[in-house]
Amino acid sequence: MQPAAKRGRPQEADPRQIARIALGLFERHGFDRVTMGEIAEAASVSRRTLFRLFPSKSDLVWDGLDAVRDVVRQRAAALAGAELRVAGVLREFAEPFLRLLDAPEAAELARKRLRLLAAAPALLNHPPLREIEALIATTMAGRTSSGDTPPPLVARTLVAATFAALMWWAEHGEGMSALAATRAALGALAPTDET
Amino acid sequence: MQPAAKRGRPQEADPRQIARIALGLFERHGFDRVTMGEIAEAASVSRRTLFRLFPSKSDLVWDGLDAVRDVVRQRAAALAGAELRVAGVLREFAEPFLRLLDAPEAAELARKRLRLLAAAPALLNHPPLREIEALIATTMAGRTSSGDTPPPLVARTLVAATFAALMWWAEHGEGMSALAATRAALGALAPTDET
DNA sequence: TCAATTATGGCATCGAGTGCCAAAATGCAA
DNA sequence: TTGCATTTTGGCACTCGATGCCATAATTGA
Repeated sequence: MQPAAKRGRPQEADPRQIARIALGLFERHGFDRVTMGEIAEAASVSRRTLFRLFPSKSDLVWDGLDAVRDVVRQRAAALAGAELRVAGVLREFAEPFLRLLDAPEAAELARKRLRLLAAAPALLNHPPLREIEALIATTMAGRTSSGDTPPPLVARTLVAATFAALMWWAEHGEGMSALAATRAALGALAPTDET
Repeated sequence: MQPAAKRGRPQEADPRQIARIALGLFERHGFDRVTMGEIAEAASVSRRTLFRLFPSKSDLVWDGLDAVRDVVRQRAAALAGAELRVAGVLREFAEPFLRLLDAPEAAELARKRLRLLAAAPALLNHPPLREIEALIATTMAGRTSSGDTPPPLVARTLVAATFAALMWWAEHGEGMSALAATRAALGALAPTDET
């Protein structure tokens, strides 16, 4: 497959570069105190182009999540017929992602992003994140192995709890791994029946 | 204690009334499609006054959460010396609140609000909610009964998971009670150790 | 050279949220 | 009654995120 000679005007702006610049500014001055205009200027693009590449300020932080979502899509397709309990879903979806976070090269960048999330929780309102939820729910929907608890309910709660744990980890979990923090937090939630 | 003859100009605007009107508009047309200007006009106050009474659009939905926060404060103070596990925290804080939701009179209003939350997740970025988290964390902080899992981590995850479950319940949990949905969801999360 | 295509940037506009300030409506003191 | 302090109200202007429209630039293909 050749480079496939694109038709119109070639793209001059580099989205990854822009996102890196923005993340740097966010870290230095705080998410709220950096305006889209400043980012545009720092990245040498027009404000309008910046908004075309990143439809919302949040997208600058979530850059790369689309790739994660695609991995989740593939996994969901591959697991279409498998027998899974909730623990299995966590293992199949979340844990590989978490292990990725714990990789030495990626950990620092992940921490940066998650710290930003913790500081500006509005960032959680993000469509791709919702799609990941939906994919997990769909994967669980076929089977009743999780008892009579509706799979979409579990999926939604699972994603929310996982991200909450991750955000805490990014801010305060210096000593532990992302995976350990998440497992510990989820494990502690179960309401042992003492009425 | 007499009505205590207030000093300045008496307040003309009725916050509760305004919140009711706003909630009605949100339900009919959707949270995003109702502007603060429209709410102000419908409630016969100026836009500026509306923003003074409800500093953000979200506050119109969360109206009344301050009361819940105060109850949580009292409970936290009362439990200052008690021995509690996570299950106990859920019981002491969340369940009374959930039972309140399941009361026939309140259930419909609660559903309305939670449905709005689900439709506009940005609403979760709300300081009183964060304070409730902090109170639960503080209450748990003194004791090591929850193992070596840091209490703030559990508190944060617990609140996030509870609200996620509640929002699902508001949208799709027609048949069940809020309490049952939350208990089921949290119970399903525990990663049973099969690596 | 000309048309189709795609990226860019400028401009206007909307809506949330904030700061500033003048006017209105009260209680209280002189 | 007059004047003062106090509190609410509302108008105005402004910032910032986000969107729509349109002209222009840069490329490929005919």
